[in-house]
Amino acid sequence: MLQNKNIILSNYKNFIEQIIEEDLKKGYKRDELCFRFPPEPNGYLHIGHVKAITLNFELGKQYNAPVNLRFDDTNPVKENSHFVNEIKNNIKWLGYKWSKICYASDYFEQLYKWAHHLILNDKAYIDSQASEQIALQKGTPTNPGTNSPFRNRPQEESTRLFTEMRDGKHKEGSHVLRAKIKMDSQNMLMRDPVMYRILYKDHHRTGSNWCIYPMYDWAHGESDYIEKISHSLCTLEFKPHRDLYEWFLDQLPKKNKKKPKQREFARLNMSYTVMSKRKLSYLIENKIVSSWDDPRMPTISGMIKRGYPAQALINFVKKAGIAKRENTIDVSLLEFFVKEELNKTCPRVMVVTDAIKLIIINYPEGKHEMLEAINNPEDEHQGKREIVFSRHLYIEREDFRETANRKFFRLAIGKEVRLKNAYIIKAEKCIKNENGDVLEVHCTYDPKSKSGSNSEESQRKVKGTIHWVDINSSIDVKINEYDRLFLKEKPEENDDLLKSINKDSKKLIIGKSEKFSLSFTKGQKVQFQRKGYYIVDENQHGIISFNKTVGLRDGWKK
RNA sequence: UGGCCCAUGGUGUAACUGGCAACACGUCUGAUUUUGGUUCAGAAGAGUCUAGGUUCGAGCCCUAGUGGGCCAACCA
Repeated sequence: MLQNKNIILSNYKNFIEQIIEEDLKKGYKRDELCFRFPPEPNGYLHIGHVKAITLNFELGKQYNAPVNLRFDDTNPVKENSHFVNEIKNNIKWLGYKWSKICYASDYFEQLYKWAHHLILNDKAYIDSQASEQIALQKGTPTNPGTNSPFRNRPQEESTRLFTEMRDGKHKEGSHVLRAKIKMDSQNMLMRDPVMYRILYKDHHRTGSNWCIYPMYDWAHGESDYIEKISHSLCTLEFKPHRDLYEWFLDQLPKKNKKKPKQREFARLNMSYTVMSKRKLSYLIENKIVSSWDDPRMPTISGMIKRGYPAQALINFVKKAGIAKRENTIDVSLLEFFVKEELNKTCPRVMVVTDAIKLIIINYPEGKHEMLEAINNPEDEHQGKREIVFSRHLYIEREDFRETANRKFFRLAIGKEVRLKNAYIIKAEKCIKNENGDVLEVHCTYDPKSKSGSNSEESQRKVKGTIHWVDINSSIDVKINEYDRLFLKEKPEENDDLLKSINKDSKKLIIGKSEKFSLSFTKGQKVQFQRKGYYIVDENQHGIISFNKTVGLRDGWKK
């Protein structure tokens, strides 16, 4: 069995693994390790999330530790159960199994009690100012903030107000619960951050039970603590939150539990791609793509429809590695892993995407014969199939030229080429319309050169081999040809996204395919020989449509 | 006028904690090939942002500078 040498990862440890190893040496027990993947169910997962998913779940495998899937659902305004389901399905599709499924909303009651505990300990207070006012008092990174006039509100009063807030006795925006930390901290997040706000909004799980909701910082570390997460991994922009994360943990009633450790790694960026939720939804709103699962989207759902194999995504993010520096990985690396996976597994099929007629003038009219074709030269278990050959065929328009230079290996007048799995032919003449477009090519074939026969002629080498289909037995197939969505390598840099959009990223064409395509069911990934990889998008009532996954490497220098 | 993080071939990640910079993608040769695919063999390409310092020795340590990122949502 050939092992993929790219997957044999060397035994170096990334900096997260090094931290874990270090902790293990310092007394952390292996069975105390626990990880989590904590998405907010407010949108679709994308390739960036695959990095976080793979990081956590592979760590779980490596250390035989549990990995929880936890929905960070503290903002009912944006979240819903549709996203929850989509996220679950995406993770399953990647092949990972979570140990527990959790929701921050499961902890609302506990969080609420702990919040009272903070108030009692003079670590939190109810602020009754407008949000604009609070923002103003925050100061700036270079100027300290100022204390709220409510900062020294008596504990009893804060306790009463907080209880009333929870009981629905106050309007949205009238009060918030704030942590009492330090208004002149260098870290903006430590300037008395908001812990709770009033929101009269139904929650996808708790319904109308609550009208106050905890903020991220107050909920996240505490959720980690409750689930006994040992290492809480997130992306770099959360680095400044670490101080707060630890401060909150320190305020909890003492228990004999270890504090989870937040550590940050760089998010994944990809060339010719945007990743932010805002920009992705912009593409949808402006009808540049059809939806979150449009095959051109970098979402997992999009990539599924595009035909990217799960293993390719995982190999890709593993190879991209875990580090702390800003990066933009070339999409070609992703495409490499996609092609690598597909090459091993896909059956080959001959499909002509831009057809011209080829007439074999010395092949009898009305006759046809069956030829044999290997389904996948990389995997003999996929067997063989039969294809129809006759006098009237289709070939690819770009595979014929009247005259050819030395670099053109394909069909030209007076030149020979092999028809894949069939005979060697020689072009004699072509017929054109008044515009000069080639309508049909007339050629002769060499009957002794038939593929697979043992004659010397069948072994004859010619420079080129082209694909073809028999006109009479061919079927029409719909093909969505996809190209990259952006022309610019770093579309994120341009605020005007529209300017960098590739207007031709999707083209619908009708191709001519051998009958083999009829046997493919939805989701089947195939290679159109000499063209690229495609996935069956639909196959109903004999109407079959494909999405292009990625093209084959093209070594031809024109 | 602030704080924190980062800086290695075109891209991404390494360099066993100081010992003549490696791997993958990409690029370029050549071989094989009934896919200009795959496979195989090989090559070019960085002297590690800059300037100092410590050291027999620095990509790794120290100092300063430069460049980039993040931080002022009742978002996560």
